[in-house]
Amino acid sequence: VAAPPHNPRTRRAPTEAEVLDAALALLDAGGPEAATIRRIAAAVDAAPSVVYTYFPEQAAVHRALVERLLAEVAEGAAADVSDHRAGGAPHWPHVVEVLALRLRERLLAHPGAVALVLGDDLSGPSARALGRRLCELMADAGLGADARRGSFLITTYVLGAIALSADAEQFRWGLRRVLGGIGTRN
Amino acid sequence: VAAPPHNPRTRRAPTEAEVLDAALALLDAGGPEAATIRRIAAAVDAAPSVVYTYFPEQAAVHRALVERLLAEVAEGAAADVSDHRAGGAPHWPHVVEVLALRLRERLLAHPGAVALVLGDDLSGPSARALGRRLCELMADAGLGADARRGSFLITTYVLGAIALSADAEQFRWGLRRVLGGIGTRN
DNA sequence: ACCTGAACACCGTTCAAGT
DNA sequence: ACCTGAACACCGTTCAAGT
Repeated sequence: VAAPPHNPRTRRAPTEAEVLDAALALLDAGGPEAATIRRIAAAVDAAPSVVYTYFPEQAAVHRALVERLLAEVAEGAAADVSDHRAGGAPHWPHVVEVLALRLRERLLAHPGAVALVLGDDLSGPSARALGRRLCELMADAGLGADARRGSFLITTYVLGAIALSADAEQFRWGLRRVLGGIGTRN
Repeated sequence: VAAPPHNPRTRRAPTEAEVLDAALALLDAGGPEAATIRRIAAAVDAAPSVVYTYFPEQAAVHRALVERLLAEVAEGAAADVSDHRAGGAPHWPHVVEVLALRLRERLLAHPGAVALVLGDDLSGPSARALGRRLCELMADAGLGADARRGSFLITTYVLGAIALSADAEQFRWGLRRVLGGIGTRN
C-alpha cells in the first residue's frame, strides 16, 4: 500500500522534526559517526540534499540535537525553581542537585550525544535558560557577584563528570563537594 | 639538493615521531578535522598508508597525541609532588593548583587537541601517572578512602573547565572552591 | 620481504538539469 | 519555482602489484 518510492510527486518531503528524529535514532544506534547526513536522508527515504532544506551544514544538525535534549531539562528546571521559590523552599543545594541529576540522566539516555553537547558552545536557547536558572538559584543563595561564577562551576562539573563517565555514586559525591565549596565563605 | 621525491629508493621512510610531529602541526594549524591521515602522510611526503606502519587506525594516532601532551605534565607533576613531600611542604591545595594550572596551560597551547583529550579514556601511561600523583596528594591530605574520589573530582573539574573554555580567573576561582569542598569534612 | 599507491566504500556539500 | 540526484572534492582503510 506504500506509495512508489521513486516518484517525487507521491513522496512527501520530510519534516524538520522527522529529520531530527532520524538523526537521534542513528545517534543512539551507532554513535556520533553513524549520524551521517547521507544516512539521515536515507532514513527518511530522501536524497542527501533534503537535510539542507532545514540545516545549512552538519554542525547545525548537531546544534539542533543538543537544543532538543536540553529543552526538556530546561523546562523541568523552570518548574523546579519556581516550586522552590514559592513553596516550603528546600535548601538551594538540593534544587541544584535535582537539576544536575536530571541533566545527567537525560544525557546518559543518549550516550552518542555526549560528544555533541561537549562540543557545543551552549549558546542555544535551552542552554541559556538553564544557565539563567542556575544563576537565579545562586543569587538567592546570597552569592551576590559570585552567582555567575558559581553557576558556571556547576555546569563545568556536571559536563566534566559526564565526559569522564562518572558513575552515579561518584557523581553525587563530587557534586556535593562542589556545592559545599561554593557555599563556604572563601 | 633534495632527493627526487618519487624514487622510493632515495626516499627515507618517516619516523613515528615525525608522523606525530606532522599530526600535531596540522592539529594546531587547522583543528581536529585538519589532522587527517592523508594530510599527515602528505606532510611527511609519503603515501597515506605509511601512517599504518605505526598506527593501526586513526584513533591510535589520537591516543598517541594525547599521550604525548600529557607526558610533559606528568613529568612535571612527579617533580612537584616529590618536592612537596621532601621539602618545606606547602599545603596540598597549592600543589594541586600548580598541577591543574600546568595541565590547563599545556592543553591551551594546543586547542585543537582539547577534543581529543576529552574523547580519550585517559587510560594511557601518562594519564594514569597523573591520576596516581593526585591520589597520593589526596591520601597525604588525610582523605583516606575518599582520596580516589577526590582525585577524580579534580580531574573532572579541570577537563570540564577546559571543555567550556573557562578563562584563567574563572578557572582559579572554581578550582579553589573545588579544593575547599574536598577539604571540608562533609 | 617490503612498501607503495591505486582502489574501495564511504563522507559533506553543491548545483545543473529536469519537473 | 522547486526539488532532485549526479557530481565534486574529499575521507579512512586495504591489498594487489611491483621492487
